[in-house]
Order: sequence, then C-alpha cells, then structure tokens
Amino acid sequence: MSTTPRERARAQTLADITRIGREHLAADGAAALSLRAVARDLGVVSSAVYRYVKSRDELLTLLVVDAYTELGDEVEAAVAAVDGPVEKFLALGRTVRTWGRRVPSSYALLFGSPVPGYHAPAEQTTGPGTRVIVQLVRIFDEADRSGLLESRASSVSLGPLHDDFTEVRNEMGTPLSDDALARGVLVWASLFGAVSFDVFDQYGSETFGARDVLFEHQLACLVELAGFH
Amino acid sequence: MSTTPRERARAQTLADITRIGREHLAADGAAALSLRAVARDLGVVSSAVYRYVKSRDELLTLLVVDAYTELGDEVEAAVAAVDGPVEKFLALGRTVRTWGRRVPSSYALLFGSPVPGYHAPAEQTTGPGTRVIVQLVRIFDEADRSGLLESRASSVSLGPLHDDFTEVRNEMGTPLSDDALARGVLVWASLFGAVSFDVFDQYGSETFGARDVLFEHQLACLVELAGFH
DNA sequence: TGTACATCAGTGAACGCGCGTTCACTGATGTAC
DNA sequence: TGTACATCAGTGAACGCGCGTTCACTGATGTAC
Repeated sequence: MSTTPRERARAQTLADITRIGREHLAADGAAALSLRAVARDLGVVSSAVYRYVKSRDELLTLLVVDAYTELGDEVEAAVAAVDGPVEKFLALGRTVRTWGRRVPSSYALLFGSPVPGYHAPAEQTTGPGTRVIVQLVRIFDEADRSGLLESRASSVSLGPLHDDFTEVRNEMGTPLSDDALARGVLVWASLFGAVSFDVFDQYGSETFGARDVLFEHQLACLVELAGFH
Repeated sequence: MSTTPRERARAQTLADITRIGREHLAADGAAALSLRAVARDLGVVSSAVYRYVKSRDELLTLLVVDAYTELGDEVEAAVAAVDGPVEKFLALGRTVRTWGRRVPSSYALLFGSPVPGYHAPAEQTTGPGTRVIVQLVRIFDEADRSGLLESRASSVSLGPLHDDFTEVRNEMGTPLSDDALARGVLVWASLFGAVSFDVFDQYGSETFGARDVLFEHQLACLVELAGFH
C-alpha cells in the first residue's frame, strides 16, 4: 500500500480530470463533453490527457462511476442513520431527490436520456449502479421480516416473470415474493419518476411553489403503495 | 385557404426537414442535431435550410412540437376509443409506453435530460405539451363525477400547495380536490417513471424478459394508487 | 553513494473532420399592369 | 396576352470555431547495480 510520489501525482491528476469533467458535464451536458476542453482547464496540452484516459468514452465511464458512487454513498449513509423501513425509505427518497437537485447533470447522466453512441461498460458500472436498488430491496426485506409488509395480490398475474424474479432473489439474497418484488420495482420507478419530473422541471417552472411539500406527499403515497405499515 | 404551388412546395420541404430531423434525432440524439447534416440529407446546400428555419434551436423546437403532437394525437385517440376511467387510464398508459418504445429518441427529447443550452419556447410548446396531462385530469374528473374516485387523505398536509392547485383547477377547468390532484400528479410522474425505466433500459437489459407483463402489473397498481374503483 | 538505464508525464504539430451562420449571387416562379 | 418587375429558393464561398486521436519528441523522475 506504499504509494510513490509518482502514483500520488497520478491519482491526483486523475481526480482533477474527473472533477473538471463533472464541471463540463454541468455546463454543457454529456454529449458535449470534450477531452480537449478538459485538457485546457487542466492546463495541459490535449494529447496529455491520453496518458490518463484512453478515450472520450472512458472519461464518460469515469463520470458515470463517480456519480453512482457519490449517490450510493449518500443514500447508504442516510438509510443507515435512521431506523425502521418507513423512515429508511423516506431517507432514501429524500437523498435521491436532494442529490439530483444538487447535481442535475450527473443525475441526467445516470437517469436521463442515454448518451448517443455511448454504452456504459457493465463490468465497471454495474456494481456502483445497483447500490440504491440494493438498499431499497433491503428495506423491503426488513419490512417483510418485521411483518410490516402488507401482502397484496395484483390483478395481473406475474407468472411469466417468476424466473426473472428468482434470479433477482439470488442476486440480491432476498426471499421476497414475486408480488413484493414487483411492487418494489414500481416504487423504485415511481420514485425516480417523481424525482425526474422535479429535476427536469416537467411540471412547468411555475406550477408548484412548494416542491418540497409536494415531494413529501409523494413519498407518503409511495410508502402506502409499497405496502409498509 | 387556396394554396399556391409555392406554398405547397414550401410546406412539403418543411415537412421533409422535420422528418429528416427526426431521423437524425434517432441516430445521434438531440445534442448532435445539426442543420448541415439535415441539409445534406435534404440534398441541398447548408445555407438553404435557413430559408425554412431561423436557427438550429428553431429546428429543435419544430421537433419538440412534432413529438408532442404525435404523442397527443395517439393518446387522445386511444382514450376516446374506450369507456370508463379505468379503461381510459390503461389506454393512456399503454399508448405512452408504446409510443416511447417506438420512437425512443423523441421520447427522450420530451421526457429525458434537458438539451443543454436549449430552452423550449413556451408559446409554441405549452399547448401540445399539456395534452397528455389534460387527458389524465379528465379521466380523474370522470371518475370523480361517477363516484368512482376513492377519497383518501394523505398524512402530509397539502396546505402550502392549495393556491397552486386552485390555479391548476382554473387552467384545466376541473373541480377536483387538492388531494385528488396531488394523487393525479404522482400517478402521472409514476407512469412516466415506469415508461422511462423501460425505454431507457434502467432495469438492466436482461433482468426482465416479459416487460409487457411487468408494465401491465404496474398499470394495475397505478389504478389502485389513483384510487379508481 | 554514484552512475547507467528505464519509465513516464507532458509537448507540439499534424491528420481529417464537422459545425452554425452570413452574404452577395443567380435564376426560376409568380404578379401587376 | 405580353411585358416589367418583385419575390423567393437555392448556390457557393467564406468566417472562425471546435473536435478526437496519433506520433515522434524532450526532459524529469525513479530504479538497479
């Protein structure tokens, strides 16, 4: 673990590149992200960046991982800080929204339109990319174990999805029923729908003044939808 | 209403530009949309496009309006074709999803990340942009009038939003309560959250095989969340 | 401890490319008398 | 019906700009003997 000065300098430069990349992401969006512009801000000739990053796509991957990691850290911390499934769910939801509003361009990179021509390499992004949903599953799990998860059958048969859900149970190490998992998926999608509408300003900029209140109400409804009590 | 040949030719060219623009949107995304590329495909020198469109942003606006119009047309037709709030809601949801999956790039333009540096001019996009939510409000309205809308109070007070909701009631010409409207907003956001996850492939490409079944289940849950019965 | 060599960060020029927008122009189509 | 003029679509050149990526290079920092 002894780091040489060179290694430290290298790590520092890579961190600088990521930071500058994030700034450009915020200013111009992912599609306009440019290695040359990053090099300029780094105070270095454009070809020098290739010592650190193989291509523009690799820089994007760096930013994707960075964003997932930041969000994952914050969500895990917030969830760990409170007790009980309902409180943990509220903490998760609030953290996602707060993070999204603080760094909308990173939020857009992860949850908005796909970047044309770019595909995140699964090996690097899957881990950090699943931290939020892992937390959500754990919350459902805890609610279930404590007998706080209402069981409700849907009018639509989930039979065709049973094998897929079994796969999910194995990957996530949870014994939740198909029905509970399906509800979890909807709660997950709904939460991000509500946050996206807020972050991307789909309501119209002047429709709702008290966005915080609206979101709290939505979270309360989602708790119901989840079936916690 | 008599159209001269020149006017007809002009309208045709403008339609061609829109069509080609859509193709480029699909291929490269909104941020990479280029007047020069459209001109090339139109078989015309780049400056010629400026006879039809004042700038790149105006072309984007054209595409936004075009997309909203197509979606609005399809949703209205689907909703009109069936009876009762539940059926109408299901038709609305299915149509949004089907449209989104058919033209994901147009879906992304309207409901994905904002295009950096571009702001849709309200005068042109507000009308077509509200057609889906207008339909949704009407469905809630009809359910309410038929006594099919369960009234449920939320644990979060909507007081701070009362004036905003009154504004919405005036604009949309509906007598729905704050609570019903708030639930409508959440259903709206949740629906688009579910569709976005599907269209943008947030589930992971191989997690769910039977996406149709999953979505039908989600719609059924949203009917519950809406409070229809 | 000193020297020879290897590693590596960063340079600068070049490749070939695409972009939005302006402007003076040509030539065909339409219109007024 | 014919002529003079106005309108308008499309041309081609130019402006100034930015991009990703490669490559041979310099010079400083590290390492092995």
